[in-house]
Amino acid sequence: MPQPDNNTSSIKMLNEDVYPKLASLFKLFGDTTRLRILHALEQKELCVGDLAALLDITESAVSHQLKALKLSNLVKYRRDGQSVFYSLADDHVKILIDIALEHIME
Amino acid sequence: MPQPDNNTSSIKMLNEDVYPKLASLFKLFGDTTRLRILHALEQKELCVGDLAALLDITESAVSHQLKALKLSNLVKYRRDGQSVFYSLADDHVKILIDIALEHIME
DNA sequence: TGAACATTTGAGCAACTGTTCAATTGTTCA
DNA sequence: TGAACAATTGAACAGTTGCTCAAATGTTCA
Repeated sequence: MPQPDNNTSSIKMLNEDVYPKLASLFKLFGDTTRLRILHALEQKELCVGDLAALLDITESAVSHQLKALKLSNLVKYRRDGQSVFYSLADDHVKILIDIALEHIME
Repeated sequence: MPQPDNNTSSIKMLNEDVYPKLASLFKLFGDTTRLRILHALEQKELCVGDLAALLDITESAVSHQLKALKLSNLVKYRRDGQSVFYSLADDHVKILIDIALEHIME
């Protein structure tokens, strides 16, 4: 006769190296400053100085955060003269923020 | 004649109290343990002991994390005898994880 | 080239986070 | 009621994070 299943035997987990990658990605959205940067970049390509002025934080702080966002391919950039213009790398950012907004609005 | 616009005047930010709420929500997804819990609960209602055994962590650690997930309405629960069974509160969790998976798979 | 502007970088530090451990609370059943 | 099982709680600690400050790097233009 079949052994009684324990309650978790049917659960399929992802490969264990996927969770840290997911967590690193979500961590980037888990900070007010980075969210404000991303939300601004949803609307318009902006340079470091623009973002610093708009969000009222230092250019250094902006640059540090953009570096993190860049490393995870959430933003892309192009240099134009002295300025470096940043924009969203793809539309996943907007989608993620929109879904999260839906959740908190309930 | 119209003043030359600065580069950020057209940007519409959300109410400033929304970003901390969004950040708090995303922070919950920014941890490997919580992601594994959420991913398991996507598939099946589970109690604390099930999760602890499945993920090979202490029941205390599971309980601490479930408390955080509960406070943000990501999971719901029902007591059945000695056990407390947890499940996802809505489908936003699955959607968010799926979009994030899409991003890291690129 | 040199001055001015824009951005990046690295070190240091205060604040926050996730875990462990021990104690407590809740539930069942003999 | 009391023993056993399940879950929760709070304090404490190590590790991480985001900012500031100062210095360095890039770029333009006179």
